Amino acid sequence: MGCVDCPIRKLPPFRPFEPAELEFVNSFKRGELAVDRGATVLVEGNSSAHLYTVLSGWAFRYKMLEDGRRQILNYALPGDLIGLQAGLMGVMEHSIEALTPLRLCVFERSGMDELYRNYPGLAFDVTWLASREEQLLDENLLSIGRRSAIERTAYLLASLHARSVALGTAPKAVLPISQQHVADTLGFSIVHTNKTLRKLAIQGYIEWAEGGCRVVRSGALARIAHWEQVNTRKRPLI
Amino acid sequence: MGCVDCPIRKLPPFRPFEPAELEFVNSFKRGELAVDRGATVLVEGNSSAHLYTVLSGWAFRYKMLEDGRRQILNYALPGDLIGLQAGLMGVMEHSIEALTPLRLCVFERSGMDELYRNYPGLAFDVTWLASREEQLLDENLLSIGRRSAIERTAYLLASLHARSVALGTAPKAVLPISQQHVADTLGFSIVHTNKTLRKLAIQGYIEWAEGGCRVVRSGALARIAHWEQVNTRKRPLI
DNA sequence: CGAGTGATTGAGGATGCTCAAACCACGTGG
DNA sequence: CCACGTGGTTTGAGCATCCTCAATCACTCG
Repeated sequence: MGCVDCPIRKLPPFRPFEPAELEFVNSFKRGELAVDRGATVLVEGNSSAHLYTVLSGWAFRYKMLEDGRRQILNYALPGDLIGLQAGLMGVMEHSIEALTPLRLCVFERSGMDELYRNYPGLAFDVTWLASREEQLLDENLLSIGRRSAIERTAYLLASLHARSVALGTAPKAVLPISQQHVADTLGFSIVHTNKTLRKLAIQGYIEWAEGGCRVVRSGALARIAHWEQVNTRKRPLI
Repeated sequence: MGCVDCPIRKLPPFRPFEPAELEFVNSFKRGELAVDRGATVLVEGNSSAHLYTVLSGWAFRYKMLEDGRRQILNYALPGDLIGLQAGLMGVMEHSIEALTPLRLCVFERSGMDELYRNYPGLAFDVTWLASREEQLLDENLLSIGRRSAIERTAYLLASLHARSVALGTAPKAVLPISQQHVADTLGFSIVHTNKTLRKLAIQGYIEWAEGGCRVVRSGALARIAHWEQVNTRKRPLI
């Protein structure tokens, strides 16, 4: 399928592209890739000849300590660019795993040169996306460093819910994460994560549903976390 | 002073620039700015017409919760670019404060357009720097989320020491941070931070010296943290 | 000298961890 | 059909880590 009629390009969070830009992005595209739930897309330490944009499904970026402790760094949803680090620096310093069945749009790393040479607008967009990722990481860091267990959990669920809804997903759709993922994102043990989630569920903020979390009162969660949504302006989609 | 004879450009971590690039960066430069220790360079929520490169001194980026809890996100050392978020998105989502007297190189935000249009190599470098910042944040997140108090503290001190030494600073130079900064970086209370630092000091890994921390055995600290230095390749300096 | 900043220490309590055991839904093979 | 294994959730108990409160100390500055 061509980029011109890529379905996610029409979703609300993305800004429209110039025909010339679209045409180049299309030529830059090498194909599509389907990844199974639970499969690893990119591995820390490896170098990759490709970058990807998520077309559908969820994934997560993580790092591990040698003894197996795992920290989830962030989640990738449709429209998010992954593998940029490998694209720029050659080596990945984190791994990426599919949380659901994934469809990825594959780009050749070598195309970046031409992109920067001939499409300054797109080059700017790549930087913009990197900067947005940094912003999300800043928020996560604030959360893990300084929020209490309840606040931290509320923040994670509210922000994932917001990102999901922004893409046009139904507000009551289930976030495709297990409690183990929540634990590894927030830096808690699985037991304590469960107890915290139960509190939120008992008070009616969330429901733990078929293999995931349904957010029932996202505004209340955001208030618990002292968090307010930011930066809802249109963003580029490479 | 012109960029051509900028002293930090000759330091080991930075890659050499083409004369044409150097000339443009020089024309892009709007002046220098001196900031006092403890002064705020950029404030969350504000928009700024400028980007900065640190010429000398240390600063830190942080976010705060409304009730005053503070999380330090990262440190900026000579050669680091700050204010890129404001430069790209218009608004800063974090604040920056000077840890020592700072000298900054000031760039006009509006110059970014021309940079991307006419200097694809530099544009690539800006993205590269954003990506490097993301990498540092990933490491911090892993640390705060999954390392124990001793490991976490060891990681912070070893990595700051490594960044400092890479710039040509004497290995026994003092890191210009207070225990409050360490606490706000690692997500600990000041009391527990003190107790952890004392353990490291008693075992001879560090000394707490005139207003800062002297790292005595950086290799041992890195081993405690299960951390290994990465990515020592030359980097760009805008 | 008195005030302010940052480091240090002890005590007691809150938060989050590990260990251990169930439980549930699901799919597999006998 | 049912026994069994698996992955994920749930709960209790006891312990380790980390927090808050409170006080003290060393040092600098006006």
